Amino acid sequence: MARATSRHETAAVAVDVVLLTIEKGELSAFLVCLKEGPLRGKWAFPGGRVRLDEPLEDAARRELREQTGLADVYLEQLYTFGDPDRDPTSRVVSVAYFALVPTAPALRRTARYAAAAWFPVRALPALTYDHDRIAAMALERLRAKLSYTNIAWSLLPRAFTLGDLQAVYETILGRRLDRRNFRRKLLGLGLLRPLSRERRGAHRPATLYAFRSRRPLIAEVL
Amino acid sequence: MARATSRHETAAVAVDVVLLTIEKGELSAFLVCLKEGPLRGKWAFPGGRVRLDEPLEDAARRELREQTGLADVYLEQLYTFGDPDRDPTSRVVSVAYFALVPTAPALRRTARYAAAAWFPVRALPALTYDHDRIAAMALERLRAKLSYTNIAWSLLPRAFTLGDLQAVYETILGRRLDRRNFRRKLLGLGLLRPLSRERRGAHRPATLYAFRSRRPLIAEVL
DNA sequence: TCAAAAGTGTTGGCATTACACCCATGA
DNA sequence: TCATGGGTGTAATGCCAACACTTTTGA
Repeated sequence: MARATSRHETAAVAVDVVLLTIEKGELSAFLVCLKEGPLRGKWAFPGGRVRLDEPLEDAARRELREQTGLADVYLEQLYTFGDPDRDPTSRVVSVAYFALVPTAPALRRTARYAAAAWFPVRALPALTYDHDRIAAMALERLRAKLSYTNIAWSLLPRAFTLGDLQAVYETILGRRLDRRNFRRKLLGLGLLRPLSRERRGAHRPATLYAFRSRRPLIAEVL
Repeated sequence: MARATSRHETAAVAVDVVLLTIEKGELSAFLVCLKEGPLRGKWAFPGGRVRLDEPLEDAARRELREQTGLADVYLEQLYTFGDPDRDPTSRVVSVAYFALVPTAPALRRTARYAAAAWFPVRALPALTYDHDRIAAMALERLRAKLSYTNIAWSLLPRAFTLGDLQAVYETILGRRLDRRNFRRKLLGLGLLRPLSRERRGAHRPATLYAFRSRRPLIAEVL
């Protein structure tokens, strides 16, 4: 707080964003390759300074928009990292956010970074700063929330099959689930609404579902 | 991160600490009364600027030590609040921590604040800044963690009875628990070690227990 | 006709809940 | 002796995990 009236020099404030999606059956993270400074060429999560009049979450959304073009994402604050030596350049306190989208947006070239790419979280490159810790915490948070909230909704399009939903759970938790139990449980929660359409494809058609609500909810899912 | 090479002006960084304990059967919070500035006379959680070379958690511990003398507390990061107008004086991003102690330390007079006091959380005075939100989040976190971690340990002395432990749960959750079920569950977890001593008092003596480990653990308690 | 995903019920075990009585003590 | 908290067991219920076969489709 600003109760200390004298003007202390304090740390700078930044945000970093862990953007995750499921791509080709793999949970994947969006990384950027630094372009300048002593860490040039290293991979990290995108992030940057918070502007003086900007709320923290706005800063995170702005970073996402600038690097990926995404505007409508699930976003929540993850943790704040502030070790004095986490950034070799200067003291930066970083508020980490974690974001989920149903599909990976196309990569775009931006001025800020040398490159950007999606990596499966099971095979992330070495990360700079303390972004390994951020990555670990994001995964932990996602796995935990998967089982007691409706957060998985953020990883699926508007209409999806129960098979799709189950695949999201299996991918993130890293284990197979029993289809009958899964369907019974999820349908029993009453959070899903069957659509009148079906998905037709290479196999037997599957009924499509949508979420009754896309607001975050607490519900014992598994 | 420090990737933006130009020198942006950014927010200042502070910590605020929600210190909780159970006193006379009431969950209570430690508050200070501001002494200076436009918010003089208002109550808030203690906090202050993070020093330039100081880790965030160290800053929180330092605040606690300065205001209460406490050195050995349970402390965890709660959330980071950074709305541009949360502090009318200047832009301050505050990393909120939440702390638990078994007993309320005696109040001491410090230079920083006009007063300090313990308030039952059911009857907090009006809080300044966005500290109402911080208070709400601290309570939510405590209630949630109570049921899936061993965090209650931090609110009890080294030796305690099962009745004491149950009282902690009942106080924080705000509902009565069945004694037989509670004892069966807790003893079944194997986290407690019966001591050879008993507590003698006004009634039938109760066996004292201690925690096998005082490290944080995840365990489905209730 | 084959491969692959969709869809469907039952059972056993385990955990949780609800519930009532006696005990040991200090006042 | 009384008030107060300590200590104990059982029965009913609900939840979760395990499990196999049939259906529908496009290729």
